[in-house]
Amino acid sequence: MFKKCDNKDMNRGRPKQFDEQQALEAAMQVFWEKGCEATSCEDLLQAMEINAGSMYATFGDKQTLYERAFSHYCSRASEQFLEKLNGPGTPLENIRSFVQRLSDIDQKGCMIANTLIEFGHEKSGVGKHARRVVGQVRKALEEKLAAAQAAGELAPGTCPSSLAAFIVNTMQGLSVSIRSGAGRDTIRDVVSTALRLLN
Amino acid sequence: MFKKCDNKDMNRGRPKQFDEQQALEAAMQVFWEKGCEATSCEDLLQAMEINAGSMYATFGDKQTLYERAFSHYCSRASEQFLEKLNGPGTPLENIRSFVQRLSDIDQKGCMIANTLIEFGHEKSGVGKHARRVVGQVRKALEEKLAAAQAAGELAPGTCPSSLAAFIVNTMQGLSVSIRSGAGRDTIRDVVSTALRLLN
DNA sequence: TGCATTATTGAACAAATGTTCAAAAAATGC
DNA sequence: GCATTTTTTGAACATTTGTTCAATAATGCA
Repeated sequence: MFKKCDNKDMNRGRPKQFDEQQALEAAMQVFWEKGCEATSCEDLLQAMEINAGSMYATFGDKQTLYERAFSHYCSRASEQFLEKLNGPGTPLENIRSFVQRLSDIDQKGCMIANTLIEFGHEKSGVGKHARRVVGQVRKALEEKLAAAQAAGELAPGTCPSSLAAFIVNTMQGLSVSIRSGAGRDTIRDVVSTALRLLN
Repeated sequence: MFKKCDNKDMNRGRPKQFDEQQALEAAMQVFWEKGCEATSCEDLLQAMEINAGSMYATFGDKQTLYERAFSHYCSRASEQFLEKLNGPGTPLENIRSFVQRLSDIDQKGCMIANTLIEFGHEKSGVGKHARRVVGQVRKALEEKLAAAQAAGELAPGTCPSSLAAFIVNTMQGLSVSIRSGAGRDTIRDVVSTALRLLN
């Protein structure tokens, strides 16, 4: 039940010669860019600048490392999502701000969408994790949309749940579009068209 | 310059013991379901019910077979796209009918979107092919939208090009959504929300 | 009936890929 | 300085996967 750091022998043995967080970040970038399957262990080791043994000892196998890299991405992305969504403005302003920011999507797409594409069909593991995260985003959007509606910012006829699903769908579409070479102007066109539903 | 069928020896040699089109269709189904990389040759051979030699002799290597399967899919999909888009109704009715039909998307998603996801970044080959097809769909939509606008069915302020890009983006998003377990009701919600932009 | 041609079969091959492991190295505590 | 612990290193291993090939089978033609 004691962690290494609680033990007086915490500093015994040869110390790690690389920064774990830095290595994880490097792995995440490669996975984000190429997906899990298409990334070879050689790719990873090169990016992380460590050897196979160190990687396996620290992160477990490739799949486990992908999951850690994905979690790493999610915690950062979730922060940014919620930051926009719970901003200082009115509910509708926040949602518009959230959607507007979708045009800043990275060239590599959204790693959550990428993970959904690769593992979304899997019953458990990282696929399930990705579905849960997307569900959380959808729910947060839905609640904010309901709040906007209650505040009279959104037409009473519109359905918050459908609109939330729609926005999530647009995010996923953008991930495919940008990765398949759509220009920034096209991305902006898509986003501004979607924004027209938020009046 | 002579094809086999032009030669009087067209029937020489042992005849093929399988139907080429049928085998191609089977390969397409597997590729559509699992993507190119994730489909092993063993998967293909089992689905096509032939042996490695026959496959290589008839279709070339795996990548070439994928391209043929993709073309096979495209020619069928294009037909259906254009059929809806050039239907008997007014321009806007046709576009709405087109978008409405997106909710009938297969559980495996749209193979064009799937191909974009896997190969969209590639400079040539099947990735380029997929981008071209998507570009054609986008263009056809744009033209029809412009026609609808000219006919006074669409508000003069809306931009056909942006709206076309938006619809394509929605298609791609749906392919991700359905493949990652979204229910039919969610799909319909997304489509009906998108349809609200077509008034 | 033989000959030429094409298709089938399944074993074999080569390369890539994920993973493990034994030996060496670097630190600490006694 | 020695024992202990942990990390590093890179070669080795096992498996999978895409592909080829030589032997065999089936057809048409002379």
